[in-house]
Amino acid sequence: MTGRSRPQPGRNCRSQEFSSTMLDLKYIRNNLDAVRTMLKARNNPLDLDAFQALDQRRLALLGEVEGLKNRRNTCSEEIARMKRDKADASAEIAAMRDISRRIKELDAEIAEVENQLYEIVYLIPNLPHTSVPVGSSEEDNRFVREWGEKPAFSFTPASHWDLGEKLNILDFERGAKITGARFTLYRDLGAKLERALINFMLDLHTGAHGYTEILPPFIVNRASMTGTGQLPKFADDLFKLEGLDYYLIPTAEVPVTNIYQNEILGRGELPCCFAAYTPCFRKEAGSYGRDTRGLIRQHQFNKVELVKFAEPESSYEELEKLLNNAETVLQKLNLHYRVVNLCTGDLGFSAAKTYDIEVWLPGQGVYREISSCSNFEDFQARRANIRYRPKAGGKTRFVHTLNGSGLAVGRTLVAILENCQTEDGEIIIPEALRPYLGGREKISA
RNA sequence: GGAGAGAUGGCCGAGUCGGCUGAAGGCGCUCGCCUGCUAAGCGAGUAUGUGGGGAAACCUGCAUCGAGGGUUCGAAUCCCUCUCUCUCCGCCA
Repeated sequence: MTGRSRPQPGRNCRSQEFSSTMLDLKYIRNNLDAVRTMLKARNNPLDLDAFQALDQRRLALLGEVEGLKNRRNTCSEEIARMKRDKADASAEIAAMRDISRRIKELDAEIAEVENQLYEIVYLIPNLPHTSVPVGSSEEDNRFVREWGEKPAFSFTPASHWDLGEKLNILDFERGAKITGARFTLYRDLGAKLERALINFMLDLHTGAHGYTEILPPFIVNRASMTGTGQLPKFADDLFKLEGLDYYLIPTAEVPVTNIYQNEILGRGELPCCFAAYTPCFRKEAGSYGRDTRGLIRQHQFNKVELVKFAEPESSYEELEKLLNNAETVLQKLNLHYRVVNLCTGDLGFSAAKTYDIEVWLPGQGVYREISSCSNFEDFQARRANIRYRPKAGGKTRFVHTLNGSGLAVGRTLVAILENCQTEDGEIIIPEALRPYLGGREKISA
């Protein structure tokens, strides 16, 4: 085995033909107005006039150069034949010299035009699904359902940061000393509770829910970041390794979705479902002053992520299942939550549709996102070039990719502290978690 | 970190002095035939992307033999750079 069977990472999708990138080029060309309307619904100021000009220029150049290449190919054959027959081909060779030079010029020009075109097309977000409500901000997100109810307290519930510090299981000051703001030290039962949650979630998803467990690299290259849509647009939110084109992952979505980058899956392999625990690293640029206290917004946090590759026909059913799988975690922990369907203005760049699960946090009196479950349709699959063959010998198609948190572990810990607190500042551990904590029933100071 | 070897289609594996090689051969797979079932056998087909023609079957231009660049009328084949894989040595969790 010489190791040549795996596709090469390292190169990203922009080298080959244009096809395998973001929205289909032909689609944009033929539906310019629809794309413009979509951009508007997403509050995206991108201007497509430049796209149009570059696209037309590219097609014209391509037509010219392909004609010349055709001539070159046929003439080369002719020259080969003449040489074999010992005829003099110097006149033909001289003529071809000019054509070759011209081809080289045109190719360079096309490369330049395509680069400019890429810069635009890579910034066009995905088209929202028809079931996505149109709206400008999170105010317009549509309520889908809720589960359980807000716990009643006979006292004013404390925030998780107060509880965590009093119980000596979360140490924000020392976290900041060791690294800086938005880093937290977990200790003793805080650390154990976090680890219990990770194991509980992984066991649930890889058991009853049928996902395959993955432990991926926590550092990825540029091609992977581009494949899932973090690059080029969101470079500011990523931690980049100095001197390398490597990045710390902001979510397991990146390494796990790229498992099949540049591959063609066989029939019968879909849907395939992965569950992965990873830490996640985010710069949180642009959120200065927001959620500065507590565990809600950290530069490093743990997450169990669910990722699916599905056939286009069933991807929305798979989204519902994935959402249910994530909800099950909260139900088993007996935590009240609601589900919302994100509106066009709140939808992420790569997503066609997203459900957020928001857990109730009594310490702060708000619902906070604890999971985000999205169908990307073929947006990521185009960028990462992930296809499948519906039937043997048939044409390939792009798969649909989906993912969702199942769940954000730190925020789950927050929810447990705030929802399961007693008047004495103790935490009653949810029953589902007790086997993971040696049967322990509560955390007390 | 030092020394060497390699990268070709779903897989294995040819590719000689650069030119009828988009790629032999085998395996696998698909369809058809055949055998009472199974095994074996026979025939045909079987890379990807993109453009054009056609209702379709299909025909056809261009590109792709790890990636990028160079030489040449012409490159899987020659040259350079990079990436990855493997082997040996050193170091290390």
